[in-house]
This record gives sequence, C-alpha cells and structure tokens, in this order.
Amino acid sequence: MNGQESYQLRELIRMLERKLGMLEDGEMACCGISMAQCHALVEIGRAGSISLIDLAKLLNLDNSTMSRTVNNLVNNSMVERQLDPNDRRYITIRLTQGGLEQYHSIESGMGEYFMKIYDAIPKESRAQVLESLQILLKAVADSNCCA
Amino acid sequence: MNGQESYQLRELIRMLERKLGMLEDGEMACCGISMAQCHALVEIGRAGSISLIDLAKLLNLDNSTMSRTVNNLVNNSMVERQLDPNDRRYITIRLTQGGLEQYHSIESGMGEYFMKIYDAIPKESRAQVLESLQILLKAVADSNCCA
DNA sequence: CTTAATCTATTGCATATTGCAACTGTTTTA
DNA sequence: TAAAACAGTTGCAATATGCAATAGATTAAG
Repeated sequence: MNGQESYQLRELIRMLERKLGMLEDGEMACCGISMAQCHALVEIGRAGSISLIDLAKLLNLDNSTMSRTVNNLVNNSMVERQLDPNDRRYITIRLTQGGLEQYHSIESGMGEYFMKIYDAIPKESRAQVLESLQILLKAVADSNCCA
Repeated sequence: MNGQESYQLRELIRMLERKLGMLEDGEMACCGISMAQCHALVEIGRAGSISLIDLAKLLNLDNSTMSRTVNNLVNNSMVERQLDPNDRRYITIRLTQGGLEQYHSIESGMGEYFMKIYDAIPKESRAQVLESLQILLKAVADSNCCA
C-alpha cells in the first residue's frame, strides 16, 4: 500500500548511511587509533567511567572483544583500568590525560563537522529537519522489535 | 553559534545510526552470508551486472577487499565472474539463480521492514519526514568534502 | 557458615576482514 | 613497438570478532 513511499524512505536512509559511513573512514578517521577504539574512547569519555560489561552493551560487542579493545586503548595510554573497590569483580575504565585530550579533539572535530552540516541546511528548514529526525527515530524504535 | 542545535542534530543522527546498526546485526542479518557479502549482493543485484572496480567504488572498499568478498560470494554460489569480451581486463559480476533469489528475499525483507517504519510515522508527518531527509542528505553532501 | 550458583573480566583458539604493496595480464598511448 | 595506465588478484601483516573455558569475587541456598 505504502510501497512507493516507504521505498523512498528506505533509499534516503540508505544514502544517508552511506554518506555518513564515508565520514567514518574519511575525515574523522581516528588519528592513529582504530575505529573500534575510537568508538570506545568516545563512550568512555561520555560516561566518565564505566565497567567493561556496560561498555560492551553500549557498543553491542562481546565482552571478550570489548576487553581486548580496552587492552589496546590501555596500550596506547588512552585509558586505564582500576578495580572497583566496592565490588572487585568490576573494573572501572577511565580516560587518561592523553585519552581525554584525544576525546576532546574527536568531539570537537565531530562538533565542527555537524555544525557545517547544520549550516548547510537552509535556515527555514532546520527546525523541520530536527523534528523529522525525532519522529523518524521514534518510528524506527517503535517498529524495531519483534516482527 | 549554532552549537546547541547542531549538537542536537548530531545526537539524533548518532541515535539513528545506532538503531539502524542494530538492525544490521539483528533481524535482517543476512541469512548465512556476511554483512559485507550482503551489501555486495544487493549492489550487484541492483546493477544487474557490474565490474569489480565499480562495485568497490560503490561500496567504498579497496579493490582487493572487494575481490575477496566477490570470491566468497562465488564460493557461496551467489554470483559468477565472467570476462568482459570487449575489454579483457574487466570482469563482469552477475548474480546466479541462487543469488538472485537471495537478493529478492533481502529486498523484500528490507521492503517490509521499511514499510513498517513508514507506517509507524504519523500520517500527517510522513511527507515532512521524507522531505527533511532529502534536505539533510543534500546538506551532508554539500559539506562532505574538503575542509 | 559453607557450598553452590552467579557474575565480571580475561585468555585460548579459530576465523574473518581489511588495506597496502607487489604482481599478472590487457589495453591504450606516445 | 615500447612505455604507461589500467583491472584484477594474491601475499602479507594487522586487527577484529565470537565462542568456550577459566580465574577470581560476590551472592544465594541449604
């Protein structure tokens, strides 16, 4: 019934994904660290401190994979592990000074980039675009799960 | 100047990416073939036939990576390589019967999924959302390249 | 209170993906 | 006709990934 228009929706999202994917590999490509590490770095930075398991959930990765990625970040002196004194099963992952700087640099790079995109949207359309994304996001969330 | 709102844009896109990413790993996860293969399969299906280099450009991958992915698809009997008789440097990549079926199944699965999303958008907002995506896409494209 | 169950995190293993650089064979150009 | 350019493939090394098994810590059960 809505085949025509939903196809259009699909294509638009597809192209958007592709364009934004380019971004990942290109411009923003994380100064010396891998993409996996970069994603982790940002999440750790945003969280302030976080356990391995929560980080893995956040990034949708296996715990073992996450553990190794954190290892790499530790080797790059970007983050440090601490034992959680309250429950010694947990570790607390936190950015080092260097990691913090890297994190800020990524955030500000991303910020600039999205500022540029935002400025490229005609003034009179900006509110509409933001609202639409919210609507779309909700629609995706609502139809996300379970057949 | 637009820091506030562009940040909102960034967060919305971020969440959208995440939600759609889940989709990739979840529901639609390509019946037995890898994500890389799935993307390639769809592009080949859409193109009808295509050379390796064009396919690599389309998917933003290194030629060698593309070559190997095509290899995998060939091993899975999804696509076949032919020498281009006009210029024997080129190969022509084409879906096999099985590949075609897989392709149709993916397309229809995706179609259904996006239909569901589309239906979840309030009727009176649908046109706006589509239009907004176009605007956003253009903005991304315009600010994509070169500082 | 002590054993069993549960939980976080890490490691061994096996496999897959990726890009660069070197190479083969083909076509175009000088 | 020799050299340059091009499409595609392969060797290589780095990285990522998930599953299963394990160690150590905490909680629940008997």
